[in-house]
Amino acid sequence: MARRDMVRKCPECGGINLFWNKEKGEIVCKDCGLVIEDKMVDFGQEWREFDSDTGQSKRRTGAPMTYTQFDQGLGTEVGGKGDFMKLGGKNRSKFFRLRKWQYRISTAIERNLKLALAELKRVGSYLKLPKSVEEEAARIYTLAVQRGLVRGRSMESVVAGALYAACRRHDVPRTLDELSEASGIEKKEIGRTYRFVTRELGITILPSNPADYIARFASALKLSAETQSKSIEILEQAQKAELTSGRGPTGIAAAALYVAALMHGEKRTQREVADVAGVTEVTIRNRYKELLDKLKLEKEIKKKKKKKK
DNA sequence: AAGACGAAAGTGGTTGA
DNA sequence: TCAACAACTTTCGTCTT
Repeated sequence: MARRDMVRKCPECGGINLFWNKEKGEIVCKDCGLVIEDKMVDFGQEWREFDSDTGQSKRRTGAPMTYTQFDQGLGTEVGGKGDFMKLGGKNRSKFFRLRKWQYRISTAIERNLKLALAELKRVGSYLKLPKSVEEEAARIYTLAVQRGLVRGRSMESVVAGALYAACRRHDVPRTLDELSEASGIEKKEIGRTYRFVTRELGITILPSNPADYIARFASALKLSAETQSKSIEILEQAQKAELTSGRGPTGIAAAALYVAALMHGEKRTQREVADVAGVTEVTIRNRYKELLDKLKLEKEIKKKKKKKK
């Protein structure tokens, strides 16, 4: 699979002015603002196939992943070679029993990790996440397993939590709703395990920036590039006016987008915006009102309205 | 008839005693 | 551990286009 196989023209406007944002796994058309999702997602590739004869697929992610080394740092060796010779008969059988246990545990962990990583990849593909995020999530999950944080939680929910955390760290935030839809785990549960895992692992995550959502939402709403940049502008002003702290970033992003759309005569209903952003109309209204109040944007909107552009 | 607006009550999470 | 609290949701009635 090579990059050259990818779309070169924007399917929306036919423009060739495509910009590949590697980090976010997005391709953005500079002409119409459409976000073309990364087409590089591959479905159902087993992790274990790396050492097989399929040389091409091996190169897909570069060198074999370190996270496929399932028991790294895990499983204390029970006795070295020959140690057991020094033991008496009773202890010797105990030794063998322990070793058997260790074996069982490590293969269980290995099996679990294989399953988990497959699940991780499935959800990651579904959400069209870039490789770097999947890797990060795999790292987080592996750490979580090593710390025994999965105990008492379903594997799937921890995977979802790890993915959510990885997305945030890479500034490609997905909403809990999206994770929930992709993984089939309840929103609450994902949030809980996400908080638990990040706290236990000491992973610091900055509050996500509303601007990171704009491209995706705008694309879903088929809004122009101008509207997008306008909404980013609005967001910047909003941050200066301290309207953003403590509020849900998706709500703010949605409101900024809604306002920007109005200003460019690309009106979308509050409901439409609310749906793609995963918030309610009420939240948009509240943010929207705050934006109008504090940023004095009324004039511009009224102007557009009268012009009926 | 649909969308926008706002009030009121409820939910789940955070914080501080 | 509990209560106060802020943000957000749900629901519903009213106004506007």
